[in-house]
Amino acid sequence: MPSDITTEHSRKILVTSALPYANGSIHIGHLVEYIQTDIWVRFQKMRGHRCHYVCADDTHGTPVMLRAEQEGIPLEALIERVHGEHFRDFSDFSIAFDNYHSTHSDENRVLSQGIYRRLDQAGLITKRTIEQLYDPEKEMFLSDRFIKGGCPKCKAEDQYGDSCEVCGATYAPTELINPYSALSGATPISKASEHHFFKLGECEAFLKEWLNPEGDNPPLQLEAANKMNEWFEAGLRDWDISRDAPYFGFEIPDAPGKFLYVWLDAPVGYMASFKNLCEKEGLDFDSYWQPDSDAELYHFIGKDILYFHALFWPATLKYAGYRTPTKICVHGFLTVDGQKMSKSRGTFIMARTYLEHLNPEYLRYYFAAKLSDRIEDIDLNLEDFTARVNSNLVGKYINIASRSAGFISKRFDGQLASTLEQDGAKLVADIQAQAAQIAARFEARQFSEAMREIMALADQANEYVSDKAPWAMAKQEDQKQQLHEVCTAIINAFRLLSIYLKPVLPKLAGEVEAFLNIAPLQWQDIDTLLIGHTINPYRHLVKRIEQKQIDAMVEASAATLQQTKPSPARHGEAQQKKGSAAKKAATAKDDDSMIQFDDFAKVDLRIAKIVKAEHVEGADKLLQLTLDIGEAQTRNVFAGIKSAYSPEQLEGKLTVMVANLAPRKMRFGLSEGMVLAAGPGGKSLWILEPHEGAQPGMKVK
RNA sequence: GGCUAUGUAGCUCAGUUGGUUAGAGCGCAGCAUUCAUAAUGCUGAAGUCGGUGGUUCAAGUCCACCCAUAGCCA
Repeated sequence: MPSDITTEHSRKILVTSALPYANGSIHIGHLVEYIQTDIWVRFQKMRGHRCHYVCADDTHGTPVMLRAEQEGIPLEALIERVHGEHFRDFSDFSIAFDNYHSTHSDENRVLSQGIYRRLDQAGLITKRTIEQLYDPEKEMFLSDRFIKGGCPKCKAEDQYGDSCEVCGATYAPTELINPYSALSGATPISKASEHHFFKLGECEAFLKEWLNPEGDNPPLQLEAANKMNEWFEAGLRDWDISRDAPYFGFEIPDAPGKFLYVWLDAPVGYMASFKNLCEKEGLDFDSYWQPDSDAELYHFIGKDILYFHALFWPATLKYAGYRTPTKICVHGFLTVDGQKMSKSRGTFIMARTYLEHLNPEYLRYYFAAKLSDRIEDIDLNLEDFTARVNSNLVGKYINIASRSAGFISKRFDGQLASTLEQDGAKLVADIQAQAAQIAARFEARQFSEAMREIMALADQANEYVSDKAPWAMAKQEDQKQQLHEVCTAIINAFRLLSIYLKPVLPKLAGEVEAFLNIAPLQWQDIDTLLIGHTINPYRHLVKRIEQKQIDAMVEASAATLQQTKPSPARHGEAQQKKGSAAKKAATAKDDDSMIQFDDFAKVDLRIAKIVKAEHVEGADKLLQLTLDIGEAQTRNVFAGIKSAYSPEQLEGKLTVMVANLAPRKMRFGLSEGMVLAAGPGGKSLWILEPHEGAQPGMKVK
């Protein structure tokens, strides 16, 4: 059965992955998206479509600005360095962008400012003056994340300006108790400023229409569409798209001192990167971006940035006179061994660290084996990873070549037979018959299903080998012709499987092509067979993963992230101008494991008398302590020391407590502090007790 | 707190509109095999389908509540 390539017209496809921020390195969590996109793009290219894959570094915004300041280097130097690092990481994972640009580019400035102008002309920009907190020392407005202070609800200290991590309350930064700037420590003042807003509310009708087009090819997965409906129900509010200087970004036209918010120009970076590619390769930009474009546009993103891509972005494009996305392909996050990536567990694995220990194609295969078209998180289970790669790639797939190639080289001088015996012909035809199905899986981003189906075919090939037992034929001279045909069928099965796997394993596919002595495989090559052709001797193509490699990678990950970041050369001049506050922030960042005296002084340690200790119903590990620390009111603290102490042992004793720890709501009530204890846990746990004479309420210094 | 998802063998996952003894791969056990950098084939053991209650002749599949995990709340 021929694949459906002949019946399908050649499509014009533009694909993007989300732009990584120029403020950090690529880790394996990021790679889920780039690998997913790259597999899809490689599949489309193999099918003969005109597919372009563009991306860029997202460079603007306050965090990048502050980072450059901290490192004491010019902004341009920072973003250029990070751009290089990102690009190398991606390349080494065979992520084949057609263009990897930057949002800090001429193309992006022109496009972003143009879009702003068109939105303004369409009457979708409104201006109004808002009051915002301002850092008088740093001379800049502070976004919520740079303001900290006490939670107005539960009084927990050091909470961010938008919500409390202790009690979950949300509030305005102006409501914080004793607010301070996270940048300088100064007390922020309230200051008025005119802001530009995008009237998103007026786009609701359009967005609903975009979301539910006629016909049945909606731009969003079901779960994402649900989320959109939730937002519609909550009501769409205006979007604040301006920021005041100093800000790293593009100036708003005819508004000196006002800059476009980074989230406005970031998605425009997709267009800018493509524009840059068009200039390099003579492509027609407009034919991709004009409203009636016949090209398809796909954005691959993580679920965290759905809001920007499914609401603002289509609305921005529509009202600026451009086409809207064909599909937003949303994926979930990566967990490692069932948990969030963790620095201390060594599962926060940077792309570079992985590359130093393992073959990137393994991760590509593993992700492919787990990815679907849904928004679910996927788990990298390190044990499963090893087992799966070893069993599927080495034991099943590569082994097919390895167990037949020797006969072809030694007995037939590397030349394949010109016919296939009956069962071999059937095996090969069965594999070919799956082409349309597997292609549909790739197209629909159901990669895990595709891998499952491909491996089932590999199983069939191995059954065939074991059925025919070529090693037995090799012992009988009169079966030479049959041996030749059987091994030729096996090699052909291997070649067909290699075509199916090529989008996932491009590097390995290249080595297979060299081994088989053939031109780069395309999807349509499924319809042909390798007959009477001479192949090269087989040499082993894939090594098994050994547990010690995994261990070494995990160990290295734990070590890397505890190390101090190499301090770049300081520009004394720049540093002096920035004032002492910036310097203080920079020094503190230099080594995470050392704290300054000020940091220590923040901890309010007090002598506490255990007035009462009791069991907590339903809690296996907790004791409820009532502590006297010399204040009018006693403190209620839940301590995880039940395994080592009974209440009677504790009552009346003195100990040390952290008195200013943010109260924490627990299942059994509010815990208002913490007692200090040492030991590994279980029965081996000892609480601290002061020498005689100490009184409740004394400060520990 | 509200919302969106997820919870099926040791591990990773399929289970279509509710319908016969719940499936696959890996792992495990036994047997076979030796072409293959021990890879392969065959056979087998293993699940009260997160929990409780309900609808139904019939529920992993529908409903309610609860528990756990992840994310979103601009």
